[in-house]
Amino acid sequence: MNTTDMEENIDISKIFKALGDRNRLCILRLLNKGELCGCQLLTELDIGQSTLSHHMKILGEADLINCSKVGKWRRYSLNQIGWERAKSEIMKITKCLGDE
Amino acid sequence: MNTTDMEENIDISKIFKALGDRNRLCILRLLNKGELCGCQLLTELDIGQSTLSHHMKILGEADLINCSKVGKWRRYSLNQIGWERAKSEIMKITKCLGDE
DNA sequence: AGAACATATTGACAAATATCGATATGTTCT
DNA sequence: AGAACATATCGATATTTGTCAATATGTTCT
Repeated sequence: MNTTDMEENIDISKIFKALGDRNRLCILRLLNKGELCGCQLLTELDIGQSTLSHHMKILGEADLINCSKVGKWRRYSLNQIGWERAKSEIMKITKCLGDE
Repeated sequence: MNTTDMEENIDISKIFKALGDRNRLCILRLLNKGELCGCQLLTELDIGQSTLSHHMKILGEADLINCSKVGKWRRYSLNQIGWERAKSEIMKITKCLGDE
């Protein structure tokens, strides 16, 4: 099983779990405006550096963010994969609701 | 502040938290096919009755399901409100992603 | 090499969560 | 009234989660 297949298998509940935290939602809203590194995110949030790192790991494992190394920084950005899966799951479950 | 206003104020992370559990997602998928009462849900899930009741409470507080009393049963169904809020939040955050 | 900075990891801890069994509440039927 | 059933609540418990401080790793600059 290759990496792509593994990513497909991430449990959908893991994605929603990642979305179910105020600070992480805040991080995602900030990243929506553009790429940011951890130290920039830290100035906007009221959490410690190790806590931020922990949240970024959870968001990354849910495929909600990308991370690229640039010098001593890590640049974080939104990653479409997790969002598409979250959206499609919501659409699937609510398909009947919208049909009235 | 009236009941409707209160419902508006439910934190969005509460909705995603409610979605972030395998059993609850399973319940929601079952309800997608149509209204069901607790005892019917119980036959499809591998959890006890009190646990189910707990999950239904969480889903209800997130406005993801409706509940109507019919005799000794409670009929559960999907409720559009929470889903719309979840969808719109996801859309908001991913708006830039889809623009390429 | 060493200072300064960005980020990750570790260990600890309190709070939240999922679960269960037992019990309570409420409904229907006899 | 009492039996049978559906659901909710309570109390206990194990697991997960969010957070921090301390430390480790890795990068850049002097």
